[in-house]
Amino acid sequence: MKSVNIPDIAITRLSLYARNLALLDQKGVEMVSSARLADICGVNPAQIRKDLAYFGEFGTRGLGYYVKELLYEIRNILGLEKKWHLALVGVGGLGAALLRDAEFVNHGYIFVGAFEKDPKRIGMRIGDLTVQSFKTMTPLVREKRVELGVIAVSSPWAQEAVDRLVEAGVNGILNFAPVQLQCPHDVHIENVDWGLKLDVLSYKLTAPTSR
Amino acid sequence: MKSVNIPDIAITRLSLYARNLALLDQKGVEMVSSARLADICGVNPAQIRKDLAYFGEFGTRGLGYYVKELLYEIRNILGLEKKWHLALVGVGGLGAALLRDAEFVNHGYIFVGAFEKDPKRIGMRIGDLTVQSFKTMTPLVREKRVELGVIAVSSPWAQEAVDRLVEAGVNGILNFAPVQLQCPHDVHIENVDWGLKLDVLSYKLTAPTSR
DNA sequence: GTATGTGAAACCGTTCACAGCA
DNA sequence: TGCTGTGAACGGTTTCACATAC
Repeated sequence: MKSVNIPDIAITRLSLYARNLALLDQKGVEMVSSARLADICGVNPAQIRKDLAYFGEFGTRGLGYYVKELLYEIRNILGLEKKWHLALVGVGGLGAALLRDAEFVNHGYIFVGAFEKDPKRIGMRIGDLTVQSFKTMTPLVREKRVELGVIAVSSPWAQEAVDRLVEAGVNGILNFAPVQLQCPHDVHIENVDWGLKLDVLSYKLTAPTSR
Repeated sequence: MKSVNIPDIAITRLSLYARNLALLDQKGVEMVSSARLADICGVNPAQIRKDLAYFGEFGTRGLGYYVKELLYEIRNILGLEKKWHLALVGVGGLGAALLRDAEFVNHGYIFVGAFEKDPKRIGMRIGDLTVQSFKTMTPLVREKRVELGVIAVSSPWAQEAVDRLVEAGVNGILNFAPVQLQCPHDVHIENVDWGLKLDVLSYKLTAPTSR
């Protein structure tokens, strides 16, 4: 159960397992084996068991895992048994789409603030939020107890957005801008970068051995 | 120069190098060493040299790489020296945002069609495209020579979108729906899944050893 | 002198295979 | 018997270190 060096990719898979366990639970499935869950998630059964072993023993030999129980345990490991307060920086097309995306709320992530530089957008209402000036962000982020920042500004503004968020005490950032951002060691940035993925597709449809 | 088993992650890094080489080129930089480029990209210098070695020798010992030349070579390797025709499936908030995202066009990806099931959205004009019925997709995808599909529908519809795209001859898909999709072996799917990334952030801000 | 290209070593994550337990 | 939990083997990527070339 004790652990050093749990790879990020294992955490990503735990999130995947949780997602699929929730689906099984919705279907009324009570138990699942690593083999079946692995099949659903597209991974190796031993992989699932190894990933879980980082954190404890959650199964019953000869039987498998109780869906509800394992789901709860994984959600707990991931820190999903709390509501996370998010601030959005950049309310353009993508930002607005993220604000409206219902799947965030369901999973315990709540936008409590949305900030913009463009005066034309300030004051807009999206969902139950009013877009506010980027200049006023710092105190509001503290006041609203924002823990995670979501950056949906264009590349040239992304670093400034990070700096301000960090300044305001945020130390987790989801970045949609296609740039390498700098931050202190205790701040975590996850990049969502579909430009890179498109290029991978381009390569695969181009390369001699397409497979 | 010949090669088996080039890892996906190496391809992703090539895309990253290309992006940063383009920035250097814009700044008028003519030459760059693997050390400097590595610093910019946040990777190890040997990593860059190894990645490039899969495809050839592009540098000059004692000097480094000519920025323009290396950029061209990488773009060529990735298949970016052509225009790719994209079809969007699902013109909700996210889909519309993607259509409007200028960065796609700049890099040689062009949306030539946008498709929807929701009658309320059919007929809308976004940019220079008119949203068309999902039912009419197959012939139009063929006619417009679509090579890549972008899926921005909600999860329950994503598999159907894949099936229709594949049926119409598309074999590269960028998927934004948070589900595992099935497809033939010769079709490539890249997933963009920020739900998983948010959970990684949640974990990192929750786990005992936050670092 | 300087920086690339590359075999070799180190590292890390995945998979196997089986002991342990219900 | 069946499936988990896990040490050990495996495979692949990353990094090192140096010969090579400018």
